[in-house]
Amino acid sequence: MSFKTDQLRYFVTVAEEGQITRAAEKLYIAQPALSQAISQLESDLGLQLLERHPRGVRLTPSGEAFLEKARAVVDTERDVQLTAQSLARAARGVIEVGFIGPPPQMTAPGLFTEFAEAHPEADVSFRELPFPRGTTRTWLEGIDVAFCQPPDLDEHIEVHPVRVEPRTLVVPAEHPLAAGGEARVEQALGETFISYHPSVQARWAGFHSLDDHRGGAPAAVTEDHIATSLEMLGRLGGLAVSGAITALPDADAQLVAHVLPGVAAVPLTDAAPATVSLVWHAGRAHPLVRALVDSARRSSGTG
Amino acid sequence: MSFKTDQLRYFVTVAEEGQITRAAEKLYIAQPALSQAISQLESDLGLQLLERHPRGVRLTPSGEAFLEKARAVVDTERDVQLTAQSLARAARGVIEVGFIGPPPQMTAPGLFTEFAEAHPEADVSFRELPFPRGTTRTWLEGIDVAFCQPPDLDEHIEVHPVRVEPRTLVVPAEHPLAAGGEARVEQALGETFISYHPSVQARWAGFHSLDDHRGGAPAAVTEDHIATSLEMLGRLGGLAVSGAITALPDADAQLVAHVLPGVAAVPLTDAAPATVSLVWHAGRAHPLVRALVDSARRSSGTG
DNA sequence: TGCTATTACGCTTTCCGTAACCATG
DNA sequence: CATGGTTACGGAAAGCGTAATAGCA
Repeated sequence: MSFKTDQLRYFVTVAEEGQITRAAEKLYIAQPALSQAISQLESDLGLQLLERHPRGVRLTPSGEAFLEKARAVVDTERDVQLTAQSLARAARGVIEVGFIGPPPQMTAPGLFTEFAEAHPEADVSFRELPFPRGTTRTWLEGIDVAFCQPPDLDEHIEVHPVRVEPRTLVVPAEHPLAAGGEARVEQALGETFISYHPSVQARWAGFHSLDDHRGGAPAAVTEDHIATSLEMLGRLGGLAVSGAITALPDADAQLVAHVLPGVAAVPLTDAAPATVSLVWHAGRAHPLVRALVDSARRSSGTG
Repeated sequence: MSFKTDQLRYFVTVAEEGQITRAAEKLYIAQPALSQAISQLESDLGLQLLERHPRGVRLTPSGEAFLEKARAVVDTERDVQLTAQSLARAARGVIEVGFIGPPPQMTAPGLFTEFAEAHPEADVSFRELPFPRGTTRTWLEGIDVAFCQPPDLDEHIEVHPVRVEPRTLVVPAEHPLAAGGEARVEQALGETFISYHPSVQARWAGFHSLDDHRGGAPAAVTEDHIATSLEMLGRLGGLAVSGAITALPDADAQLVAHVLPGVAAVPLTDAAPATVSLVWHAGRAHPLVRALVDSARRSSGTG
């Protein structure tokens, strides 16, 4: 009557990989087990889903139609899974706060100490996030709320701005741009920028190379594949060597300039500012997230 | 990692019943098995979903939040299930046509013979449906397309009108209304109408007691609990005894008057007409349904 | 004592891994 | 003969039923 535990997930993976062997590896089960599971599914349904070919499998038309629905189930199931984990954390008083760049306690101590005092029972756990990639929902899996420059705002993703601050260039100390102490966008557009791993969301990455100020024309970029803050920090350490630069939210840039020798932070006077924000998935009912957002709302209201 | 086969379905049922024992009966499993399945789920999730009380169980706040998502999974899973069955029928060339009232071959022979000739490979199976109840989607489970006066048009339910015909009263032959051969709505509004089982969709039932012509005022009705066409036919056989009447699509009414002695069909000249239609669930990709609808579209275009 | 939930235990089926086999370019 | 899918079989675990146990009106 019902589907067996993993049948649908297995089928979706096979359909995506176009090959049972590769799907089995991805699913961490033996290939014959998967082959059998799919056959089982087909016979349960009385419906052929795959054509077997010597180089792999292909979906039948029925298989295509079925795949769409199966994927919906897998997705909703994943959603329950994550919601449950979030609820379980909430029940234990745990909240997972993801961040990009310096730990939020350093750049926004007020918010988090205030929150900790208001909720002494809460156990706040900070977790470094890679730069946003894939869908934001996927990127946030396992995280209750992220503290960062906003990623793509897919459906169900909500944002609350915590602080607005200049976008600031990080440049070698000897760089001409460092001379004035501040700079205009126009002066920076011709520079070469540190680039990101291709999987990083384009909009988010573009913020750091001022793409929103160059009207579609691409920035000159290096051939890096940077995907995390620490990788970026390491890259910035060798800034003088490459001559490439990047833009960061001001607090992050100042911190970098303070920590790394030979690196200067140069605020852009006329760039759209950075809006460091809380980002979370509505529809996961974690009360502490609500509370943290309220905290932020109050302090931005007050100061 | 994943949910076990029936955990979510079990949980939803328990939540709805508020009691493990009753839920177990509804699910056709032993009560301890269900108790254990729920405990298992809770421990898998690390999350308490239920408060146990001596008279049953109640959802915790987490349980409430979880229930909502769990229900979504169960619903999507049901949808795959039904889609798969529909696809399996399609693969075997079978199409399940539901109907209310006389079999469609009697009242719409043209449509179905034409369709059968155009698709000799198709194996059309006619199935009597109870009057529409619950959501139309649920009512249509296992049916590819229904032939009837349209039920509630929930999301994803599509309709194609096949023929428009007068709404016709079925009355005892000696009834004053039978005298003129036809009648106006006003003359019938004061009559007592045969009533339906309370689970029957109100709008659909109301069509038969002219509720759409009495502006919210309820009709005088009998205390029947009629839920199928055959029950209705039986009831109409005793029409003279009770004095109650009903309205049907003209073809149905004429057939009844022809078959049952002492019963007359009296078309209403000024009632909104009956629109006998094909009704199906979009998103179940059954090619023969498309074909049948196209058939109907062509014949209504031609004649 | 009546109602409902849990624990104990054993049987059956499912699931999956290993090994061996089959088919095609 | 390399690649990928299927069949065969055995062991571990899941799922469910029966019987016995526990807690509250």
